[in-house]
Amino acid sequence: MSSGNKIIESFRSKGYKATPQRIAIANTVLNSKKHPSAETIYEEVKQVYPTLSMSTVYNALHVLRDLDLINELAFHNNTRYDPNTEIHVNLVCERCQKITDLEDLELKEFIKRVEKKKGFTVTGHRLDIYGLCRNCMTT
Amino acid sequence: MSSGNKIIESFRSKGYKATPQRIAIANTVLNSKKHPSAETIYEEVKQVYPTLSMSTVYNALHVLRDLDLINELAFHNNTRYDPNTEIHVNLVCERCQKITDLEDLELKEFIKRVEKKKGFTVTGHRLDIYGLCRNCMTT
DNA sequence: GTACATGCAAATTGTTTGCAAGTAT
DNA sequence: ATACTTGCAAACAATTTGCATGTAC
Repeated sequence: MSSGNKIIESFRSKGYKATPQRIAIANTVLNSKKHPSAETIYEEVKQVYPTLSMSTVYNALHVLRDLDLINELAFHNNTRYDPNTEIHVNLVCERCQKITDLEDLELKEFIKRVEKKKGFTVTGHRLDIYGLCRNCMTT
Repeated sequence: MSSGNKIIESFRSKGYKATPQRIAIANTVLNSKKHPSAETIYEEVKQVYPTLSMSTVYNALHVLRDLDLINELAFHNNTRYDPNTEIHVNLVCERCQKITDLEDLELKEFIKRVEKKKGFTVTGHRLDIYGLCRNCMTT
């Protein structure tokens, strides 16, 4: 699988070893649209590697963050991991907990303008809007 | 002091008692531009009320959040409290840890547009841009 | 062969909880 | 008078760390 090879190369590019657990964790989080928590990733990958431990999950997630392949979204009770590192907004539904990505060209220009005007060198972002999604609002 | 009375009234409006500790904590966080942590608030208010405990600080902060007077910004190792509940961006310097608020009319319109277009009912927000502030970049 | 990763258990830390004594209204 | 708050200590939960064993390269 070519996407698998890409991940392996990413790991090696910074001297990280491409272990089976790490690859599985990477595939799980990078292919997920659900912004999973460490616990969720652990439960999923544990089905393939039953001896998997949380420290391995956290280790892998830190590696992926170092490779700029994911963003960490700290909430009050846990952290969720977002494989979309492009500038975008997270629409966070406070009822169903679903997080929907929203990319927007205007927003990217806004951030570029801030960078210029404020002399602020941007290295990352976290743009959350909290509320109720359409589905939760009407049901 | 009239601002003190406003806070007292806010507390009472929802049935919370206006205790001296609570008022001091409220004044500290609401007048701060530094987006302080619970620890920082504790250290400051402890100078006036030496028996102050962290649980009282957290209790007061939760009350202020319930009154919509502050926003909680969860980071990986602690939470910082923002007395600016208007729509704005936090410019977070990863070197000096300073957080600067940035209000912008265009941004408010952007969020209104999202609300309409996505059918998403907005109740809160958290807009962080991470990087290096001008001062840290040049020194 | 060697440096790095895994997985277990123990430690850490920010935050929350339980409760007896104190206080605001 | 009474319901709420304080402050202490204990509990909690997400994450991190230490270390012996195992594995990628």
